[in-house]
Amino acid sequence: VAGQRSRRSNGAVTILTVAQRAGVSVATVSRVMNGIETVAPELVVRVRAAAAELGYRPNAAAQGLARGSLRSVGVVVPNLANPYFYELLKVIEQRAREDDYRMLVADASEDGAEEYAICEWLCAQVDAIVLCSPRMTDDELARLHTLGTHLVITNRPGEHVGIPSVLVDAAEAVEQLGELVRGHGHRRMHYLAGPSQSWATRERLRLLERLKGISVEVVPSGGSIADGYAAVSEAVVERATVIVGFNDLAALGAMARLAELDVEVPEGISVVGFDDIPFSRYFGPPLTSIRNSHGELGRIAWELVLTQMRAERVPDGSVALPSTLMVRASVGRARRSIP
Amino acid sequence: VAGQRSRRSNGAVTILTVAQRAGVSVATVSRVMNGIETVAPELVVRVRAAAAELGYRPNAAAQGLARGSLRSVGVVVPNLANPYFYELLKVIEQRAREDDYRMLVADASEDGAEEYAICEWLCAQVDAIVLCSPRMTDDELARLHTLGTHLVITNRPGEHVGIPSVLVDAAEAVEQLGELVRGHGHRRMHYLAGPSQSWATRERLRLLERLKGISVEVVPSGGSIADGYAAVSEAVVERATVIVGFNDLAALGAMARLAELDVEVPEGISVVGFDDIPFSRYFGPPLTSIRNSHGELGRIAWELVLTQMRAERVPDGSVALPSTLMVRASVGRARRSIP
DNA sequence: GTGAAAGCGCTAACAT
DNA sequence: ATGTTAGCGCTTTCAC
Repeated sequence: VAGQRSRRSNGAVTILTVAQRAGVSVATVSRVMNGIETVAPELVVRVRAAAAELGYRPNAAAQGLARGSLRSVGVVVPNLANPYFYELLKVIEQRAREDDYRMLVADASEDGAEEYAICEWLCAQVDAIVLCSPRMTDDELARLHTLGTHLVITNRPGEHVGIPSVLVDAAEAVEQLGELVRGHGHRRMHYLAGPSQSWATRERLRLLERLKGISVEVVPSGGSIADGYAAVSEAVVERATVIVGFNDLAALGAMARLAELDVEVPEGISVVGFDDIPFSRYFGPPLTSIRNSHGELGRIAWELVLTQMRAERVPDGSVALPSTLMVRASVGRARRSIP
Repeated sequence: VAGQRSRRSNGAVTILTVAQRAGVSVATVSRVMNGIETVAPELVVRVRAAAAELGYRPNAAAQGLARGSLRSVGVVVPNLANPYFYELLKVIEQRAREDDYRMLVADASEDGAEEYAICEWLCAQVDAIVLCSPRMTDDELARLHTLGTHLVITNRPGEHVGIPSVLVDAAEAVEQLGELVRGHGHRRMHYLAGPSQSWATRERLRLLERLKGISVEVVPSGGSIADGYAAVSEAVVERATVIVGFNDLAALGAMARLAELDVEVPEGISVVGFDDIPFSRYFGPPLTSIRNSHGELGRIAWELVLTQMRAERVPDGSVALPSTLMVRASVGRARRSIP
């Protein structure tokens, strides 16, 4: 078997090089590299030695083509600059790598249409896509589903479009929050609404509105510190007794703004967030927040990916993770009487 | 040209399917898909139509094998859970995607050896690797370099091992910081040192130690909020007049701890950070910090990657980005006399 | 247990 | 301008 020159062939070490060096066929090298047992121990040793000497690394594209899979997951997030997703990404990457998958990350810039376009681009090159808090429409979600890639959604239900999802059930924690603030004499909440396409912002509002004896006023805001900061207008300061941020970032921004306006928290106004990001407990005052484990979210998302790829079937329904109310100093007794 | 069945062939739409549907050869389809001009306009239309009807998406593995490149960059970070890297990741991903490259992300868990292992694994599947604040040794860096992958380093010099790098030159900003704190009557700094393998932690210490008329005491700490929080012992509170965190996270943690100990900032102790992450200006009090643009870092990193891949040569030396001292309320007059 | 060889889907040289 | 075809490096069937 003579080595053949070709136009593109650079000096790369291929499976053939290894085979020649070890004095075996490429098939044997392939078997050894893939841990197939039916190879004579002596040959295994020879092949391993040859591969090591030559510094052989299998070519991912060639493997991908031959095997029909590049062994990779795409993870699409609305905004990479949002700390919200870090733990999720971290866990998915770790788990994926343990299973010998690579993680491709893409940032959709909070834009549903771009998000869809990215997924369409991605789905030909990965085995599955994890859609984190997708902003695209249900229609687009469904359309994506027909493209055939394995899909998993986080932070948004997907049953109705046939996509497995993992999300957080904040119902109980919100109930507790209701009791807490009611007990402190609050009768009204100001909710800093997040990105409009976000399912979580609507879901959280829905839960808050279910609270007996408490009315909710919606203040358009967003999911960043700057958004929370900007949302706290004088009108809000005038009327609010509790401000509930769409997420911790918004709540923290609101607190920063309140400090600037010399409104004390919680003496003047109480503040609450969602997510309980690590920052929140270090703030002054520490933020009361509804915690949910993004690590757990990531773990389950990867499991759903695996199940789907292995079983060739879609795991049913959505997984709901519990959340807990973390009570901290940012909530206190209502200062004013109810108008 | 009859479609041929094979063992693995699933119902996938390949370039051949498109060619048959459009009544042309695969070469023509390939030309159209790759935007090669020498195709008759009419055929272009037919091919595009056929591809659209069939929902054809080129197979990334096959393209990668045929072209000799999967068009992807690996980005390796010490810890994905650290907000520090997100703007960097965001920019690299955006730029890379514009140039039709995918971004693979891997997390080295602050472990130099694992970092090296990841890079070795990665380098067979990507065109280049961006090493963010690498923790591995210079030896490992050099060894990696011999593996032949294109490499770019951020936040650590690489000239001496032949790897282009982009880093932040904080010298001037630190000088300004020296003047600022000296002007406030401080004569000593407590430096919360970051991860020991981090180049930045040593570099920042070096710059601080050059300051005339100011002595530096090193307090082992780390790069997270919790690290900064934990580093502020009673002994530190006793002696310190200014605390300089390795980064903003550590500084913020220190401030949180000080608040808990009823030490006012800056009246009791002044606090300074590095990086100026978005959070810092919203803290109470807003943190004085040395800003450097991670977006810019990412932009240059990607440029270095491109230069290297296009020119088949290593761009020379390291690029140093300027940084600015952002003076905020966390720094004030020294409370105590100098012992 | 081992090897020869047929693809995997695409690109690009070469021929027309 | 378009088609034919030889690879790219690997996996896997099939025959020995």
